[in-house]
Amino acid sequence: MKAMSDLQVLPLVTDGSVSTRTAGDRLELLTALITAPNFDPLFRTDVIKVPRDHPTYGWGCAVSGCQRAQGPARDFCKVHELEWVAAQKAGQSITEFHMAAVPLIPKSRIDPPPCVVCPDAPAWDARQLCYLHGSRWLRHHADVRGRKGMLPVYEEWLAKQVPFPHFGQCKVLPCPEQASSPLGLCHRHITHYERDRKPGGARPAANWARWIVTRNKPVPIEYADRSLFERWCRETGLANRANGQVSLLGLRPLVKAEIKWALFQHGNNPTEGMIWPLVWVQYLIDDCRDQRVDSLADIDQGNCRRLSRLLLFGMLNSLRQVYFTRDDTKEAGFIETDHFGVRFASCHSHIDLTPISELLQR
DNA sequence: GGCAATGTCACTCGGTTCCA
DNA sequence: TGGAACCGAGTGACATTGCC
Repeated sequence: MKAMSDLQVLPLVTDGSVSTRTAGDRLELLTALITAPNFDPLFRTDVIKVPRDHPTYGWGCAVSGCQRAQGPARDFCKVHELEWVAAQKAGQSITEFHMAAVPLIPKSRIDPPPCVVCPDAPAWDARQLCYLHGSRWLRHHADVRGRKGMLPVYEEWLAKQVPFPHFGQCKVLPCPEQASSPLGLCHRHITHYERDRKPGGARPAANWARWIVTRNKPVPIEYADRSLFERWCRETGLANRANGQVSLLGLRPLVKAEIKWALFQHGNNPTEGMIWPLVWVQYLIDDCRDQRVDSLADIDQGNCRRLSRLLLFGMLNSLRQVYFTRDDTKEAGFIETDHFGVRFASCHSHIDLTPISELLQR
């Protein structure tokens, strides 16, 4: 039996000798299916937020009460995964392991509450402060300790703080997070921007925090090369993926609809013997965005991650059932058993007939 | 000059990615 | 799926800058 990655992916686009639904038709068709009442609204939005205990796409650690995310295609978070491996070697059963495992709190916030000072900004640290107020507190703490040799009182400091204005959505194309600074980047992308040595040299005006408080004006941003900064925002990927969130932002309409449909189909009928971890789904989306494809059928598989190719195979299968009518499949030389309401055990829904001679097919 | 805020670097450990 | 390497979040420290 061939490995999944070696399987020939049947084409969605034929050589033109067989009539199939055109690209325009395909978008109309998928849009109609996605807006239909029986389509799960969870998959309609461009930023899909999956509950951690979703039956197909669940992403929470299997240890009861553990708030961390499971590793892709794993049952547990990294810490519990290592503990389970050790427990297995020690001869422990899975039930004993579950009883003994201590639930953990994630180090990075998965679904942060609002900052206690800024109602529009997500909290960033354990004190429930946004990125800017969290940084301010840490520096204030260090300053007071360094100068006076004593620890500052948090409540006194908090009482003096004023909320910062809303900075809008992060400017990085696929990022759905709220911006954490006047630069227009979320705190993770601020770190990425600094790591990439600040392409375009974008920086808020000096002492911008005072500028906001005292002059109540928008903060001017200075650029060494604005177009370079904007290009960095377009080409940079997501910063954090294991949070049950899938971002389709920045994709072209047809491929976006195709992925929504495939996710819905797989959620309803997770056959094909495959799991689709959300992290891998996001990889495929990132590859589609990087290659600027109109459709999943246009992807250059040679330039995809291996895990993207695994999912691509499954997604193309579910789309083929929509794109090809019974007559189309006959002409193209394959059968979609789902067209007839039949699924053979341990088989995919398509059966390639091209190796069979024309005489036998008749 | 004192104080508050900013810029940047370093360290630890949990999270992410990829290979076999 | 196991394992390892790498990355990044969170935190702290220190020097510098700017306002009053």
